[in-house]
Amino acid sequence: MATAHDLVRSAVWAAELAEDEIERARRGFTERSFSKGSYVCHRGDKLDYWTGVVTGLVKISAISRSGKAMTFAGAGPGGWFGEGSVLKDEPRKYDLVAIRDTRLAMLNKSTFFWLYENSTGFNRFLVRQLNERMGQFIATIEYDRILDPKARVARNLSWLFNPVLYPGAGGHIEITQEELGLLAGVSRQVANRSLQALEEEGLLKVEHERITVLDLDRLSKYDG
DNA sequence: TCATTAAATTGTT
DNA sequence: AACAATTTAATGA
Repeated sequence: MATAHDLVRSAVWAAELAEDEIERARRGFTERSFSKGSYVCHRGDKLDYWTGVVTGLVKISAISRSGKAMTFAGAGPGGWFGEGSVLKDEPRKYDLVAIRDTRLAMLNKSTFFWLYENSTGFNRFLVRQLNERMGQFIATIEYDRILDPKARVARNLSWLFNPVLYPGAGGHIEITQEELGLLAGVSRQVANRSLQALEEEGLLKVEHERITVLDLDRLSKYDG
């Protein structure tokens, strides 16, 4: 079974770190499990950990001013998040929900800051990650106005294939239509229909418990 | 290796 | 939400 220990070795950000830095990071981790449907953290909570997904799937969402729930990102195995809240020492601005049974590797604040102060490799990773998130956030601004459920499903899917934020995925991802529905904020039925329509348009291929993306570029820009 | 069964996922109404 | 069909995983011959 995969552990936080394994995760650190294979983590993208560890590739540029020196051995002693990796060892230091490893000691700063604790591992926690969350069952399907449970909250990792509510909006407004103080959570002083930088977090990586060992196994499972996490939804990162917030409630817009109009009261609509909207998802900013999904994180699967190999995905990392929370650097913003730890760096700025503020409460979380988003809800974190485990969409399936999930195990998380959580790095304590002091170790995170030690890496931040001492490791250029870690900083290179942070810059890349923040930059990538910025790009996704820009795309999300208009997302609030998009009502077409097909487009919501398409964009949420494309996020999961972001090679920087979600390095675990190659050309395909293991996700059920129910889970994708939870991510996109649509019912399972609608997720099902949307996927079939998107398959018709040649953007992806639907298989059992798995989705293969054929045209990530068009998927990420999909607007109906 | 193959058949049977239970559980999960998907397709449809 | 309910139901049928399909796929997977587990079990044992």
